[in-house]
Amino acid sequence: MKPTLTAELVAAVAERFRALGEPARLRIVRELMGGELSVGALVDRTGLGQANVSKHLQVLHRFRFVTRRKDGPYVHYRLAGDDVFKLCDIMCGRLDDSASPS
Amino acid sequence: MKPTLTAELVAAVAERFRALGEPARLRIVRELMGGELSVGALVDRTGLGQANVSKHLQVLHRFRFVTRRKDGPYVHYRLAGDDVFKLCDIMCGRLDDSASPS
DNA sequence: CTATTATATTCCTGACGAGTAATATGGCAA
DNA sequence: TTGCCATATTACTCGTCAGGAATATAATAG
Repeated sequence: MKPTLTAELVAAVAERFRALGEPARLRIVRELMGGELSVGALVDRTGLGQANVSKHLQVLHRFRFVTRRKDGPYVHYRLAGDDVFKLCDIMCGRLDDSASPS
Repeated sequence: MKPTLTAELVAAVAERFRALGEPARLRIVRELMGGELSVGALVDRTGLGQANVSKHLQVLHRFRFVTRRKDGPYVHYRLAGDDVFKLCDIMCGRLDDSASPS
């Protein structure tokens, strides 16, 4: 039941939680829930800076939360699966339990 | 479908992901998966400092990932529900997909 | 009461990471 | 080729947070 989860694996899991632990990245993820979008479209919709969006997308892509599709000079990103939906659903559900933690 | 998720709610969700985004806190959570433990027991099992463990437990408790039970001078913590299990299961499952992201 | 143990809190330092501006890279048009 | 547009990367500043030492609080024993 405790398959000797090494420190490296724990760190890897923590890294992935932190990847979803930034409001800017969650806003990007949220926009992508409506379907694939280019970097520029994400910049427009989120109001974040272009360099900022690009870097956040690299983080999300490194951990396979999003996939890339190149289309000429454009790069379209989309959610890589439904894991993000499941994770966000659980977290959002937790907001009900005592909405304002002391 | 997009119930105007405010910036505050996005920030609240991000905060909760970050609460699970620290290796030390994940190690504590992992120990608690075997059942309720006191602070001192967690200090022994994790090798973390006492102040450190106590502070991490406050974070986990603030977001209701763990509950407290006082027993004389001892304080026993336990996982507050199965959300943590579900979240960690999903995240651990993601480790398989390309174990070493560039 | 004092002493001891368990836990919590405060203060401080160091490191990581978000944000921005500037620059680099890549693709396409003329 | 040159020029322009979309995206990526670099360099930098600044805020936040983990960690540890010291201290504070709480509960129990004597």
